[in-house]
Amino acid sequence: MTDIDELLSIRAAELYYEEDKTQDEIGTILRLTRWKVGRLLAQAKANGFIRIEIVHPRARRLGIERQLRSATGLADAIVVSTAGVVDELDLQKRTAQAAADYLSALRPVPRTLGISWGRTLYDISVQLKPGWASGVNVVQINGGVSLNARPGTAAATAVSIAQKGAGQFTLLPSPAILERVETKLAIASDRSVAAVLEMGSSASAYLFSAGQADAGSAHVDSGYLTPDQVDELVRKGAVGDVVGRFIDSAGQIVDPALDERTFGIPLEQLRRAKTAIAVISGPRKHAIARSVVLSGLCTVLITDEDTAQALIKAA
Amino acid sequence: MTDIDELLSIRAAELYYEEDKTQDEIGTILRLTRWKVGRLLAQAKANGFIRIEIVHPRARRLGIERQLRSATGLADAIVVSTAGVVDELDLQKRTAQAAADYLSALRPVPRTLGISWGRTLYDISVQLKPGWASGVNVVQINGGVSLNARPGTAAATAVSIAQKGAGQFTLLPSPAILERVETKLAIASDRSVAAVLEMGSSASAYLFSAGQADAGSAHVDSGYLTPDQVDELVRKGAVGDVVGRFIDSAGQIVDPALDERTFGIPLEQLRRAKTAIAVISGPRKHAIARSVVLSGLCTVLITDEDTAQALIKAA
DNA sequence: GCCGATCTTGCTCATATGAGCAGGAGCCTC
DNA sequence: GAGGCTCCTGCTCATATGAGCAAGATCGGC
Repeated sequence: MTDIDELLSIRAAELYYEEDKTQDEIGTILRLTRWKVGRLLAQAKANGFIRIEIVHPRARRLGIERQLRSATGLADAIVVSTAGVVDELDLQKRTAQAAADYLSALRPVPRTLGISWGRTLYDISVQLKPGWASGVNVVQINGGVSLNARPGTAAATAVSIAQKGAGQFTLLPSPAILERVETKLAIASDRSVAAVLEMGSSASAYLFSAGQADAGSAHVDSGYLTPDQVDELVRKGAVGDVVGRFIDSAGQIVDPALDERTFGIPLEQLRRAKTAIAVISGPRKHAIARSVVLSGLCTVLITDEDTAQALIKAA
Repeated sequence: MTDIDELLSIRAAELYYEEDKTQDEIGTILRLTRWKVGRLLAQAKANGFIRIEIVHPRARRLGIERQLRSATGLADAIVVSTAGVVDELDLQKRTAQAAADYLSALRPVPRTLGISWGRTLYDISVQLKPGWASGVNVVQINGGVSLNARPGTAAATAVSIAQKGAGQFTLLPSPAILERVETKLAIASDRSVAAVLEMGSSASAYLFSAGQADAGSAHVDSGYLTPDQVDELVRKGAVGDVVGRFIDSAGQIVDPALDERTFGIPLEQLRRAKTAIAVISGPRKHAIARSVVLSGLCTVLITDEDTAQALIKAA
C-alpha cells in the first residue's frame, strides 16, 4: 500500500470509528468514492491499525482461546481479558468468575466433582451461584487441613460448592503433607479415609488450581513447608505444585520422598481423567501453568490473557 | 440493564468484534433473535465496554479536538493520538508531523509566515514535504542565535521551511536575550533589523512552539539563562516561554526587565493575529500549553491527547 | 387482583456495507 | 512503441444492520 493510501485509511478510520460517519459521508469529505473508502477501511483493519478491545471483567479472548487449544491440544480453554485489570486481586477474581461460569455451564453435569483447595478454589466457590447444579457430590482430592492461616478454608470451599450445587460434600480428613511416611500410610489405610480417596479417584470431573514454587507458596503460608524447603525444591527443578505435589517443568515429581508423604490422589488420576479443569492465572504462575498443560495434567485450562500468550509461545 | 443482559452483551461483543460473526449467527449461538443481539451490541457500546483505538503515528483524536475547540474557543485544534507511543521523542515526531500536515493544508496559504525556533520547529521543518507551498515568505519572529548547542539550528529551520515552500526567508540577526537593554534598543533601531521585525509583525500567519520553565528549558541549553535564573523566574510564577518571553499561568510577562532585553515581536502581535498556530506537546508542557491557550496567544493548537485532556479539564 | 404505565420484543422497511466482476490505467517486456 | 500483464476502479447485486412501530410482557399502585 502506498504511503498516501495509508494516511487516507487512517483519516477514514477516524471518521468511521470515532465520528460514526457512513462510508458515503467519508467519501464526500475525503473526495473519494464510497467503495474506495470501504477498501481503505478494510486495509486499515488488515494492517492492524484498528484495535478493538472489550473492556469488562467478564470479557474473554476467544481468539486466544482458539490459538491455545490448537497449540496445546487442550479440549477447552477459557482466557479472560486483562484489559482494564487494576491489580492481581482483580485478575484472580476475574479468573474465578470465569471458572464458576464454566463449571455452571459444564455438560454433562458432573455427578462427582473432585476439587483441590486454596485461594483460587475458595474464590470460585464464592462466585458460584446457588443452583449451579442440582445434586453434585463434591470430594476433596488432596489433604487440606491448614496448619496456620485461615483454618477451615479448605472445608468451607468444598461445603460451599456442594451446597450451592444442591449436593453432598466429602472432606479428606488429613493434612496436606505428613511428617513421616508411616503416618501417611496409616491414615490412608483407614477404611473411611480410603473410601474418600476411592471416591476422589473415580470422580467424573476435577477442578483444581496450582501454586508457584516460591516463598509465596500456599504451603509456606499453611506451615507445611519452610521457605528453605521450597528453595530446595526449586533447586531440584520445581516450578510449582498441583494438588499438593511439586513438579518440574516436565510435569515430573521433583522429590519422590516428599511426594510419598503428600496426601491425595496421584497425579496420574488427573492425567487419565476425562475432564480435568485447571484454573491458573497471574504473572507468577506462567511456569507452573506451562508444566500443567504440557504434561497433560488438565484437559481444560482457565487462565488469563498474559499466561495464555506465554503458553502459546512456549508450545 | 440487568446483570444477565450485561453478560450477554459481552458475549455478543466477543463474537461480533473478535470472531467476525454476523448478528444473526450470534443469535443462533446465544439463542437470541438477531434484533436482540443488535440491541445488546448497542448497549455494550453505550456502556463503553467496546473500546476502539486507531493505532498509527498519524492518528488523530477528532472527538477530543471537538471538545477542545468548544471548551477553549480555539478556531482549530489538532490532537494526535498517544496510542502506541513509545517515548517522548516519538510523541514529538508525531506532533511535528501533524503540524507539517496542518501547515500544508492551511488555506489561504500564508504569504508571510512568522516562525519561532527550537526543537519543535526544527522537527516540523524536517517533516514538511517539498512543494508544501508555492512561494511563502518565512520570517523569524524572535532572536535566535544560539550561543552553545547546535549553532545554526534556528536559521536552518527557517531556510528549510522557506525552501520547501518555494519561497524566501528572512532571519532576525540578533540573540534571543541581550545582556543590556541599551544593546537591544541599539539593534532594534537598525534600519534593516527594524524591517525584519516589521515584516514579522505583519505576517499573515504565525507558527511557534513554547518551552516549559525548568532546568531543561531551551534557554538554558542555549546559554541565555542559567538554571538559577530559570528557578527565579519560576518563583515569580513563570510556567514557560513563548517566542522567548516568559509568562505566568495567566499569560502575563513575569519579569518585565528581562522581557525588555528579549528580542522579537511582542506577544500582543500573536494575540492580535488572525492565524497563530501553537505546537505544544509532551507531559512537561501541560502548564505552558494551558497558559498559551487560555490567554489567547494562539488561534490554533496542535498537541497530543494527554495535553489536550488536561486542557479540557482546566477550561 | 385489576388496570394503566412503561419497558421489551419481534417485526417491516430503509439504509449501509461487502463480494464479485468488467473495464481501464499503468507498467514491464521485448 | 506494441502487447500483454497486473492492479485498481467503479459498478451491480446480495447481505447485514439500524430505525421505527405495534403487540405483548412486566410492574407498581390501588
